[in-house]
Amino acid sequence: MKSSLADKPSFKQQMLKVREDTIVKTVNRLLAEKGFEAMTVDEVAAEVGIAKASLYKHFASKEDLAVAAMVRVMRQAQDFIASLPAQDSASQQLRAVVRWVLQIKIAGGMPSLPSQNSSLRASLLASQDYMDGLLELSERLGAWIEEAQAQGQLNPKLPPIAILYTFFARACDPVLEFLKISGLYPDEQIVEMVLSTCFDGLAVRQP
Amino acid sequence: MKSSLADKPSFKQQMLKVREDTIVKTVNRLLAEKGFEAMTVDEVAAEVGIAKASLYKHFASKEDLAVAAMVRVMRQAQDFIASLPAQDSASQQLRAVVRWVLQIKIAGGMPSLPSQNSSLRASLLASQDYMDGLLELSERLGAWIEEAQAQGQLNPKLPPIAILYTFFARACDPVLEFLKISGLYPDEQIVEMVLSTCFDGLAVRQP
DNA sequence: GTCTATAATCAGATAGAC
DNA sequence: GTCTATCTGATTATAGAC
Repeated sequence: MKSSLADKPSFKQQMLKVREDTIVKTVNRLLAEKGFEAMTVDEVAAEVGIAKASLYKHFASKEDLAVAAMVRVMRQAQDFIASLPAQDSASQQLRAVVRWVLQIKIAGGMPSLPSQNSSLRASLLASQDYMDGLLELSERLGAWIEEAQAQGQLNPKLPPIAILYTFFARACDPVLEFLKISGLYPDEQIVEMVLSTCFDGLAVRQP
Repeated sequence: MKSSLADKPSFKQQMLKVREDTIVKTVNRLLAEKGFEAMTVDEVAAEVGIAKASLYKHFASKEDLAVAAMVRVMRQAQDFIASLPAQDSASQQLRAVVRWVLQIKIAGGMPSLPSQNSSLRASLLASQDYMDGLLELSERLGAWIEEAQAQGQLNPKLPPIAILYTFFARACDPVLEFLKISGLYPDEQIVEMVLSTCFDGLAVRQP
């Protein structure tokens, strides 16, 4: 039920929103920790502190829970992008966004979904919010990529879409957790190393 | 039962080996297509053409099936490395190995395992064959990495282990399948693009 | 909307005959 | 070793009272 335009959200609606935020945050954390398949709905309900049946009053399926978590992360990404200083170059903006993704991931805040699960894929594709967010993000980054190529900052021989996908793939880069498990380097250093290999590659660069 | 050293494998043993090869190849394909969680033991049995109970006479668990597939791929990697021309530079060898991994993956021959599943992780760590293969592979590549750094081919500021993990991560790089799904480029070109971003990065290089 | 209790299903693993 | 038939446990989802 939508409130009429003149109303501000009622107390009940605010409580509802807070509860759903709690649920989605919990789902986000569990997805980051164990992935979609290993996360159970019982577990989510237990951690939120409500009965499973109550959970299903808020979200119709396990897939919908995951979709909500993905939409949340995408919103956060858009908020971060909106907070960037507008005077920076396209190349700097892109570097900042990729660094942000790596930081979220190494901090355990990035949901990890199986790229192959078909029911989940269907739910994502069917979600207006998710698809809108993905499209807007792609267009924003895509514009920066082309600008950075035109300015001689990014390799113009690479198709923009390949660069875009390479950025997206940082959200599920296992190198971060491998290095974290090794215990050899602090998180910030791991982020900078992966960021460096992403933009500068593994081969030496002439000074 | 082992045959005595003087014996060559009996006919029965040869049949057994052929059957197990068939099973592992099927598992390998299914793991590449759908991943560990989505692959069912019923499915494996059906595709091999035997009853599920028969499958369990060969492999004690679903995890063991996946381990066998991983060991197989690692053997293939070692065979490929053994076939490389010895006179090439360390840097060239590494590039060849990474290209090989990307080719296997884009051809649908790379098993994809969830990095988080704990029972599977335990099975892998408990497998002598897997751990031996992983160790040997790591040492071989590690030696080349340090050599390539000493020769000024790879960035000496990056820790060798970070470079090693970056190579291993190519085996589950989603960029390949994203670009393949887009239908914009032939497989060989996708492989070369990802190989280029891996070694040369996304940023421009001075000529 | 929240709860307890339960349905329904699916998938890994096994019993036991041959 | 192979089969059919079955067990067992886990998990998604729902019924129905409050």
